[in-house]
Amino acid sequence: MSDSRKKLSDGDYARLADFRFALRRFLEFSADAAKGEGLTPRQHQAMLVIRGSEGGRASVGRLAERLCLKPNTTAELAQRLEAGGWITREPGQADRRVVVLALTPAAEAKLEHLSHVHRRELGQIGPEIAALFQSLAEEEK
Amino acid sequence: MSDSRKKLSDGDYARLADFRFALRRFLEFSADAAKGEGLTPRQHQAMLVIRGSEGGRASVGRLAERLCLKPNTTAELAQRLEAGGWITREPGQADRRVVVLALTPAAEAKLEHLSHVHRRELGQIGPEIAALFQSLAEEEK
DNA sequence: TTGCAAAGTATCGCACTACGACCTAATCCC
DNA sequence: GGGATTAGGTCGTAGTGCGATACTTTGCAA
Repeated sequence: MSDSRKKLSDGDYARLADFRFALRRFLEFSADAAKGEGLTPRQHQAMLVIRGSEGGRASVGRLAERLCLKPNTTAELAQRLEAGGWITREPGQADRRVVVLALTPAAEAKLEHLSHVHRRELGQIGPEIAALFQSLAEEEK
Repeated sequence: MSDSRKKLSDGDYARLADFRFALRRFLEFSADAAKGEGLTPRQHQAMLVIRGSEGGRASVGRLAERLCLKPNTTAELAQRLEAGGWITREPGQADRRVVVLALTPAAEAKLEHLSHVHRRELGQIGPEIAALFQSLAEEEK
């Protein structure tokens, strides 16, 4: 077990750095895939959040939470998605302050393709990154 | 095994979305930790790359590769790090086109603290994220 | 050795995005 | 009903990453 107060070794730093590099490459892959479909990475992530939410719908607030963004940033993101024809925005029927977002058919199709591509990539590199996460987690015991 | 041509289910999207959310939270944690030390997330990542490289030194080019950034972007990042007193920049002795980056003692100290914090966090959430990576990887078989 | 292409960084201008500060409208709740 | 709260939205700004371009050093071949 490693002691948190002990000095970290060169190898410790190298492992941490390798881990971040692996993560970064996955995120780069994801960003490139999104751009290849004419989406910004954030737009793709937003679409996944919406599609993955209850009933395939999400409020701006939920989107903000799940994207780790501030509400105002998310509102603008939602507007750009609507302008691009990727989502619809309608006021909630129960609470009319809320704006409910849902994917258009075009977005559904793009997201499905992107999701397949991502799952394929995860099938390739997932185990490697999982192992890195696991081993770094175990060092800290 | 799942067929790549088969339609993805609501659950598939929910799992993918949860996975990205977990990843995002880790990155948020990391970014907040860096900001708490007066560093931008990129600056912290750059410091880790440098420290984790051979001899605790890295060229601008290597830094760019490992950060998934373009060389010009990285050059500017390096300048900001130098201006902040976090790294030294000196021409390589073998090849004088190269600029070799190394951490200052102040940066070493900050990075050590941040690395401990990160390892502690990875000890908490690492297994969870590792499991998400692993299970998504296994779906695609 | 000279000449020229390639490699490694750096400079400049620009676009995008995330945020803080502020605002509006709807809802809550006493 | 009316103030506090909540959900979103607007506007201006700062930071950062990139493309285009330039400069210096190196490698290489004639």
